[in-house]
Amino acid sequence: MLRKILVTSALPYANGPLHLGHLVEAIQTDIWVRFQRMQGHDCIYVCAEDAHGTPIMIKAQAEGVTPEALIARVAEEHRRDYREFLIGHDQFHTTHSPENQEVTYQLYRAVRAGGHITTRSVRQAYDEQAGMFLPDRYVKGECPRCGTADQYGDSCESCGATYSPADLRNPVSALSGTPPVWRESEHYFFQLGRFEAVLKDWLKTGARQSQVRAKLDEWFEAGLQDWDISRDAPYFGFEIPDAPGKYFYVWFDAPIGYLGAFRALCKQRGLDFDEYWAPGSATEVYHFIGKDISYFHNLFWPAVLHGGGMRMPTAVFVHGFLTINGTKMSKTRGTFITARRYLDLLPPEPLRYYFAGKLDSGIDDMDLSLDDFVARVNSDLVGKLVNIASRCAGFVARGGGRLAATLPDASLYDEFTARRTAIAQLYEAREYSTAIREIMSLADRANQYVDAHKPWALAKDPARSAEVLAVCTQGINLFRVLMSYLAPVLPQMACAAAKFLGDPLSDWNAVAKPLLGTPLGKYEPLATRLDPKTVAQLIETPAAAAIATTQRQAGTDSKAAQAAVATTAATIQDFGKLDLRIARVLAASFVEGSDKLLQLSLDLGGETRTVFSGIRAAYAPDQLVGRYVLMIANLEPRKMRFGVSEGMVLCASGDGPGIFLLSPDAGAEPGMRVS
RNA sequence: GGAAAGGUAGCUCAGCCGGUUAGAGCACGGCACUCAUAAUGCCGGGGUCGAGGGUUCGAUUCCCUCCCUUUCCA
Repeated sequence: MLRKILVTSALPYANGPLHLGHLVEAIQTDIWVRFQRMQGHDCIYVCAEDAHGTPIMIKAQAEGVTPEALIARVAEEHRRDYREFLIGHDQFHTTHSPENQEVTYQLYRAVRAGGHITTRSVRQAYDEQAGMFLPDRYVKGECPRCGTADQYGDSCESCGATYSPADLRNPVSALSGTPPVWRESEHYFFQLGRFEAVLKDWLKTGARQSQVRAKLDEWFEAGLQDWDISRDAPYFGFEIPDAPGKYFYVWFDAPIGYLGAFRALCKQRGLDFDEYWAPGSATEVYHFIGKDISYFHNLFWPAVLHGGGMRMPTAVFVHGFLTINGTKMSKTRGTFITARRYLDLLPPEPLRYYFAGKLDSGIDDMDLSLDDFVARVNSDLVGKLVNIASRCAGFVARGGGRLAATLPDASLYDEFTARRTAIAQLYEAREYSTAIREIMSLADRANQYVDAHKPWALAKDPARSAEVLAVCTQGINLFRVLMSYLAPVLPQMACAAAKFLGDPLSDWNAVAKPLLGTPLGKYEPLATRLDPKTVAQLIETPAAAAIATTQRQAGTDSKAAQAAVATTAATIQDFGKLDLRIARVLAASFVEGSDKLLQLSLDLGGETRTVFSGIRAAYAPDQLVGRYVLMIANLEPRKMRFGVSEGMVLCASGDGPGIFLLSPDAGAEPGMRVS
């Protein structure tokens, strides 16, 4: 039965580049879409740029460009990154489009006519200098609970307290630095609570992820609150109809961007919008999202659709986050790997394969371990999979370049093709990791087959050339089945293999019939090994790079590496990786529970850092306050029992006792670079 | 602060409802082979299944406490 399916992945926000976290989702979605198409289903994949909101407006101002120019530029970068990762969107649109405005107004008017909108006055921080209301994240101050400085207006990073900007002590606007004033303004609210029953029914439909369901139950229990969907001018977005000076909150028209993008596609292709979105539609609609936006997609979004007279999604597929080498992505650690950085160094398919090998239908986080990445890709893709074709192709070429007319081991071939139903179910259920395991164990079987029949030995006897061809025909056919199974993950390699095989590999069930008697194209390497050195370059902090260089020079033993630092010549580039700065000690104190450390608060010229330094034996805290010191400003932050140390203060020491702080000559100011 | 998921061989991970000697891939050691991008095949070493309690004839698997990691909180 032919299915009509519409699939989306979450809209990337137009204020920054794509990173590998975005790609987890895009790759998960793209594999699913390509798989559905191989099944012969009509599967459309749309996405769009999430282009509205205060952050975009501010960023554009800061860059001295219009928001339109900013989002156009970023969208182009995003488009290019997706394309190079072989993400096959049918449409990549933008929420700042006439189509999206049209659908947004349509839904809003319907929701309002249904009585689901209410208004209420809201007291909010207002920046008089900037002339605008401030979102929570744009108000900073001291945490009302623990007093930590420089916290956002919604929660404290230090103690985890959540509160509103009005609760902050000594609040200031992040835009102008002036204290905000509090003003009342009328806001529009979507009454989510009116949809509780509808949503609960909707969530019972289809197979939902248990963890997601548990979270939703929690939210239901807490009670569904009205959702503030309006923002005051100035705002970059759509003005609310009949409400001058009021704009739709970016999160209102962002999911509607799925519809806007699809409507634009309908215009291009002459598709029927209502066939997909009218209530009771028989088509399937799926959203792939990260778990951070589950609330929006499982509550607000279906409620808006329902209230707006449209159908709700068939299901929302939630995935976890990406960590790098076991920890979360971090700019200071250099593990914030952008799509562009990856693409500048490596081809896309190894990462697609690696992610596929770890993705399942759960919402657990996934780790990209760089060592594992190299090992996995080189072993599976090159050593096992491609090797099958590579080791057979030569014999076929020498035997006339044409596959034999029959398979010597039809039952082995049937075993391979018989797995296609089970593997298809795994793809369908988004259990890619299990699918990949299955496929790779078949690849092992294929290599075992070739090994057992030793075509290279047979080839020594010219009289047995038919046997050689037969064995290799078997091998090539097993390879073809495997490549077909992997085509959703590795579209480019499948395409190259298709050229070699003279068979399109575009139909999931085509492998039911083996490829016999047909000529083979010239064999060219289908994948190359990853170089660990190149992969290591994905992570690039200046400090990490310097350490990596030292370790490479000194061997793997890190102790040896440390000892070798003094004797190994450093290049000027190595030195340039260290960001040495002048800092002034603002405060110093003993650290309870440590007899070596002092906690220092350092002024870096506009920035304050906390550093733990093992100089207690040599310096008393009050000796240090006001002193100028040298620090490494880009040292990887280190979590200690007492807190996070964000740098290192430089001291001299010798074999004997004594630690001696370094200081600049008079005239140096905090923040100055040392070179 | 509230909550969720995870903690199984050096690494990345499988292990359904509790039950005989806990698995795979990679890495490591040995052997074989040489067609293949030093690829492949065979054999092997290696785990007190985060810690401590409890339930049970029996727990990696259930319950409690603690520790660690990641994440979410409209």
